[in-house]
Amino acid sequence: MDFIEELRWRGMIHDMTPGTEEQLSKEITAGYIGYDPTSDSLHIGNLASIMMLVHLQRAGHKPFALVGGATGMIGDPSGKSEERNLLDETTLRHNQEGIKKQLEKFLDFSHGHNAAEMVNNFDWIKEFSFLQFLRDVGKHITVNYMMAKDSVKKRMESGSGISFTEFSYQLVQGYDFCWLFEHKGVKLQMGGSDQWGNIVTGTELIRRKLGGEAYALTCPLITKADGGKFGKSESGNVWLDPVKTSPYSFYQFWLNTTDADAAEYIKKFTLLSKAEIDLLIRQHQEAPHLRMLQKALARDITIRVHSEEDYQAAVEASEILFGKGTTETLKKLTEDTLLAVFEGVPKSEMAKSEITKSLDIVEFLTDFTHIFPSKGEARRMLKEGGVQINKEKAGEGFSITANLLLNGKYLLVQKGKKNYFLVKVV
RNA sequence: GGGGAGAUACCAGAGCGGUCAAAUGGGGCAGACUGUAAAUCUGUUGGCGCAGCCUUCGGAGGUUCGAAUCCUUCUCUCCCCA
Repeated sequence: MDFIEELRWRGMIHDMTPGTEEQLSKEITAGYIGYDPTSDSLHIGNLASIMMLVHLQRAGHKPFALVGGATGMIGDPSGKSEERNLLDETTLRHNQEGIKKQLEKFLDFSHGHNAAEMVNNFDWIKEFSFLQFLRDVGKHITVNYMMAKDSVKKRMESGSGISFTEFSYQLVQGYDFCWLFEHKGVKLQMGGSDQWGNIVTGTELIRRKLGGEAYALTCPLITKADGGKFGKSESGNVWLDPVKTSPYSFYQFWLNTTDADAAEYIKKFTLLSKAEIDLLIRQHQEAPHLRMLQKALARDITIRVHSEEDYQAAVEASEILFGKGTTETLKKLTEDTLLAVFEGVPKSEMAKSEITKSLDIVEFLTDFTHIFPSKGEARRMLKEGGVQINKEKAGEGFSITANLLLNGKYLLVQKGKKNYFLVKVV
């Protein structure tokens, strides 16, 4: 399999330095991508770059994942309008561990000559003295060169300016590439298109300092058809960590992809072959309501990031929640199934004594379960018909009574179409 | 250092003594339509015991029967000149 060809038909190439393709077809090449340890979990915004490493490894090359322990302490000005907060070392180490575990689901770190490797730039930068850095690295790159970068230019023009620390970021990242080139034989750095400037500083540094030839390859930033930011749901980032984003929500996120985006995402985020994808796209066009594309996309990613069982559970839950599920089917569920189905759904608890007589729905939705932040909002949505209890519309004046309980102790509350809450009454 | 402009709800941005819980647009949320899509249309978007009341227009004071609107002062932002 040809790496560049593979990326090309998947639409994952934005730009690359001349000679990159020749280098990759000439020999087994080591390439790396850096990850920011700002959290102990990666999110789906990192997915495209992870897939680049996966393709690299599948094509027989050697992938390196660099955790930016040192660079993470500085903050990349690319794409950020504001100066970043600095993290301390303990947090960084903790975050790196989490990230490594997640990358292991995608990359083979232990088998063969092209096993993936993880490195942490903190390890080679922490001992570097400031003076030494200035002499060994700073000497090779002019300020003029650094200022010409878009990321820097933008910040210079903006009112808030750029600190010396963030200004130096590209040098530190450039040095990483240089170090990996020298010590690990890494000749390629990849990343999102916003990383182009930083990466090229690295190849430049390698040329001037070591007289070596290194390459850059970037992929286009993932976009959404409606112009919104990719990777955010109403509740924020979509994480790979099942604790931060439940497998159910994760599956739902992909399932809700719009048609226009699905065809693009399936190429970038799955390993399905061109033939398989073309077929899916064709099938989808013939019968769009079946949403073959979204289903295939959600299935593939959920299984890889989580597991087959998590995927099955998510599908099952989705069918009960969005399928023909009625109050009747809900009532038939055993307690175990019920809990399994609502695994990823927010839960709250309240005392049974509160509903022995009957409880006004507004109070139930606010004071007791906090599903709504205010009574005004709860009333408004009740009026609009946006609240359902056990899959039946509830209006103003609806009362919660004990005979509504599923399995004698649960209530399923629905806010709008897609937001579910399970209330346990004990 | 000198001069000027400004700070309004999630954001942008009107209002410039009462009729302002505050125009308009965007965003958010919900409803209809659908395919848990897109587009479209509609409603809604400070709180509450909701035909009424309470807390909001950078902070603190003041004038007034009455202030987002006027005055004083503080903080912060932007622009121009040096």
